[in-house]
Amino acid sequence: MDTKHRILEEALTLFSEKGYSNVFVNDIAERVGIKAPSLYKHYKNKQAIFDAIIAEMHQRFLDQAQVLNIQGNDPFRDAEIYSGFSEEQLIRLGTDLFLYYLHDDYIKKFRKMLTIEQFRDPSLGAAYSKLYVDDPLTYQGQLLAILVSAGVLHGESTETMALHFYSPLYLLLTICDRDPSREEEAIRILEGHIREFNRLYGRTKE
Amino acid sequence: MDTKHRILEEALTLFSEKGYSNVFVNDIAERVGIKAPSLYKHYKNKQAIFDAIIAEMHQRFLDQAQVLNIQGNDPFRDAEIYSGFSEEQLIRLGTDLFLYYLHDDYIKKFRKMLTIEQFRDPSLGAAYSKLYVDDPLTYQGQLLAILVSAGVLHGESTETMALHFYSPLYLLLTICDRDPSREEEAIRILEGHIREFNRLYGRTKE
DNA sequence: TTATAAAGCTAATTCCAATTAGCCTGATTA
DNA sequence: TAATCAGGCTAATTGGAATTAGCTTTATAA
Repeated sequence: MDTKHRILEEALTLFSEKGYSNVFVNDIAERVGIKAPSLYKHYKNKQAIFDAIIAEMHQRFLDQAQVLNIQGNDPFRDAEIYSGFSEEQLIRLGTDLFLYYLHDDYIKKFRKMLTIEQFRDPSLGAAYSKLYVDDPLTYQGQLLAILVSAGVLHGESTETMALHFYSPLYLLLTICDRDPSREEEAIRILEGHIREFNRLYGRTKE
Repeated sequence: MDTKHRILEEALTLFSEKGYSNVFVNDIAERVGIKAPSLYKHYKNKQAIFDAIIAEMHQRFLDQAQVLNIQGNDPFRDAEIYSGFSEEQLIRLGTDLFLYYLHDDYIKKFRKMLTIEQFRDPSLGAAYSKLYVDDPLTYQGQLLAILVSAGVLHGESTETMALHFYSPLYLLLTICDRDPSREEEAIRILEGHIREFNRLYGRTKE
């Protein structure tokens, strides 16, 4: 009964490693433990499997947005938390968040798959930009705006601040996606980044 | 006689849009203006075309490194230039460089192709990291180190400074690769970024 | 000026991967 | 308990894409 979902899982794994067109229906079936023609009892064709993965991601995204009160959805709440934080706590938080996005199996695979497929279809490119660029920048911008108006941080443009905070994270994430053995290095660099960000925009200055 | 090279050009164009396995030998031939079997007079098979593209890029890279005195290869020379620059000149320079990487046909297509293929083969992933992450960061780090020791800029870690300068450029580049219509927006953000970078690490501070 | 090689073409050939046809079994349900 | 359905299987079928065979032409070079 959950074969239908197993198919999505295994397909996502394969798509994230080789890209849609380098994965054969046979490969997916083999991993699920059935024969290729049996797949068609669950999905109309290969493309439908891909589409279902995308649809599921959209659903997860909506679900998450629904549940407020959760990390990354309520800038006011988060800002309140951060404003009392020490630098070490901030680093800890940033690192944990980074590692969460890096390690969570579903998130990681989906990100890699979209990376591969982003130019094939404009809607996938748009999804990529939204998920990994615009949404994070918007959210961090809101967060920073609150922290600035509360006097916790100082900066002229929260848009630029958000870019300064987020883009190193993004860059480091892509490094680790390509080569997980560089994770330790990435964490070290990330620490330096957050420390410096805090110094540049932080409490002590001006 | 230059059919051999035309093939590489057209193949690169197609690979950068759809990825290796979604491009058919037929498509390439058609664009070149010959029939598919004629391609085999020039290259052993489809993979050989791909390999030749990679090899050509390596060659170009080496050639460029050979020719010192050129933008992006001699940090001392570049540092000397930058140290006398006004903020506006700096922005102009950064924007021009950004636009160069964004618009240069060969560079752009190659970058997009590597983006698509980076996970298929570790050597491609390594090439990506080198070209678009490690080399730029190393170079900018050297440049910044010179500017810091000359007292033009102030910062504790040139590694982190390089990350702060470069990663927004990288992020903006990926946005425009996915959606060229966002170029104007990217330039605007880039300006804000450089201005802020200059303010944060620049002459006036401390 | 004849032989040769380079580069093109058409017509196979080969191989594979996606999908369909049609059968079987075991659970569910009227 | 008989009918139905879900979900699996094997054995085709289909279609497409890479590559090969073998012919032709034109330029080059002995």
